Amino acid sequence: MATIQEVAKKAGVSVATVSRVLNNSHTVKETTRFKVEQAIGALNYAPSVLGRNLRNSESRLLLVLIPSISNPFYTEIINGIEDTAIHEGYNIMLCETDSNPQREAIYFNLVRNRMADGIILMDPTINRNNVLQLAETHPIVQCSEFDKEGHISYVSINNELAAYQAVKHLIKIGKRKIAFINSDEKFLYARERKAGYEKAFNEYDMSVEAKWMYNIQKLNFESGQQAMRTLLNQADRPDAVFAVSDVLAIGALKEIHASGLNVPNDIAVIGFDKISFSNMTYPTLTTVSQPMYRMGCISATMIIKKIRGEKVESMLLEHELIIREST
Amino acid sequence: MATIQEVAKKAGVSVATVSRVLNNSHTVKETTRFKVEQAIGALNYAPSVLGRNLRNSESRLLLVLIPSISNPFYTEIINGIEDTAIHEGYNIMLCETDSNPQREAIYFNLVRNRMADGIILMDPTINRNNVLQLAETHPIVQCSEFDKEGHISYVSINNELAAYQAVKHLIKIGKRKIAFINSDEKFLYARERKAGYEKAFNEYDMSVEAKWMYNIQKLNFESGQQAMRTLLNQADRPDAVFAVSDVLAIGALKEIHASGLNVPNDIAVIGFDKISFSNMTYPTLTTVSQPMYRMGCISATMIIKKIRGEKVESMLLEHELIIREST
DNA sequence: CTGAAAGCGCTAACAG
DNA sequence: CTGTTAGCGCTTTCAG
Repeated sequence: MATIQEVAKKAGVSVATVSRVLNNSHTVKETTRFKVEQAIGALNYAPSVLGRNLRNSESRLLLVLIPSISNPFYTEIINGIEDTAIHEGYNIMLCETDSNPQREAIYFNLVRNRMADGIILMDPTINRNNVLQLAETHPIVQCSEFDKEGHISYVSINNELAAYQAVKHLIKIGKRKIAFINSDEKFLYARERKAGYEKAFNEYDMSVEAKWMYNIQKLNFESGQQAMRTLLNQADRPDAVFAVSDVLAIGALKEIHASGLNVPNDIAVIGFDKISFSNMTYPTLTTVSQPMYRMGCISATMIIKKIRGEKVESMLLEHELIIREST
Repeated sequence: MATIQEVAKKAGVSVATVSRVLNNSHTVKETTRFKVEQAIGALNYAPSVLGRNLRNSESRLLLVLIPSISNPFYTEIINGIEDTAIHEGYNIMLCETDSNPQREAIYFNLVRNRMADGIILMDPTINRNNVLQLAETHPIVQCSEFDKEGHISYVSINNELAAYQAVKHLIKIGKRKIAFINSDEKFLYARERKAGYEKAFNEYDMSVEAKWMYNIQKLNFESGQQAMRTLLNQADRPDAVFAVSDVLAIGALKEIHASGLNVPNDIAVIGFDKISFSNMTYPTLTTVSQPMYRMGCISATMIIKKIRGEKVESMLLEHELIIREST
């Protein structure tokens, strides 16, 4: 591997000049630039970003922390982040926390160690204090999940309103016994969507029944199936289900089907996220769409601004109820 | 941000000693180590990986190049890569090529620029020559897709055999008019699975018909639907479909359903990959399982060995036919 | 327009 | 067991 020294020697100029060519400074004579470019080509030289990073004390790397890469909800966001990052000359380091505090601690150190210039965080439930403390000294933005009390910038949607509208839709099509498959309520979105669910109930003078609430542990298809199984085994069966994630709703759909009941006549189902699978189920799934890709773009833009020391504003984006066959 | 100098001064030792403590060298007196650790704590010091990287000329970053993050097949592999990488003290930079040569060029430079120590490549179809040339001087391994003629290490499965077994299974349950939804044949797996398909046909003296072959452009649900629509519109309708990806098979399933036909009686469907969603479709999808997670682990181990200068052997792992309701 | 030289933060010989 | 010192490869003043 050639170094800038060798290029300089070969071109018969100083390293400073080579550096200027590399960073296309406009103060280089055309003939000199040409000589340098010849030397670079001849030596097949590529500048070491290691030296540059140390000198500039930056890594041009964005740390993206997600709970799980298997959830299509996040992959769409990542697409947005990556496109924006590349465009701004950054690359992303994608890391899965699995909601594991130890892993998160390792990743947080990456920014303290200057391996990453900033963090886009999608799972701030672990070590709330660590996050707040890190945010004092390092650029962090939150995407989707965020800390309401903290002062860390975020981009998300109005979860309470979205859930309220979803449940209201179920009520309007004549359902009254609406079950709720929720995530662990350590997640903000879980608490907010629950609030939306309750708000709709209150509005129609319906009482929220504990027997129709189910909290899952792990966000995957099997949890949705398991939840639905429990719900179906009750004497007083629900006539609709609102799940906080399409992944759960799809599991529920499968289970209802397996038990010989009809969707939406016996039980209507509504999910959340509008992942691409949700249009491939039988029947197709009614859901709430979030602008995932845009959330990704915006969070990338925000973190880059923060890294540059600019001020940024938190944002709540629009969601949309997508009515399909399951309701 | 404190530097190693400040820690040394505060602890009343030299930077060398601080460095020794940092890298837990055993040649430091206990009392000295204690002093240093006190200073580190007091200054809230975290070593800059920038300086270390330059000094050691390594980045401890693995570049992972995938065609698309939206395909669950890859996300499982990534899980394996990440777990192994972390365990070995590496982090991963995940980048989506979208089979775009320009993007790939950018990413390849990341390793030439020493931003990454090695590459795990899952999409070697673009710029075959560039890949081979880069492999001359930099650590690369191929995962899933690989270049048969090249001499770059890889981990994959026996695609021809797997496809042969899948098609044979369809023949055994009485199907004869077996359609084939394939990817672009620039992909090795597409060519190999086609060979397996043809081999099964030959063995049963069935003739391979052009009208039952369909090549998709983009690997997503819609392509599967589109392919199936075309296949169904023919006078002589197939009685089975083999799709090279679960994503395509699921799209096909949906389309068959929409046209009022029954799976598997009218048309049997078989996919490939055993993504978790394949068990949530109606009916559940027969498929070929690949050890995705293990492929990820192995490719990470391989690339790290290569980075260390050790020799590595290419591997073909076992696959398995998973028979479910769709056949 | 170009060169000399300092220094980013760290590790590892080498000497003591 | 510890300190001194020389760089790793680059960018950026400051002079000229």
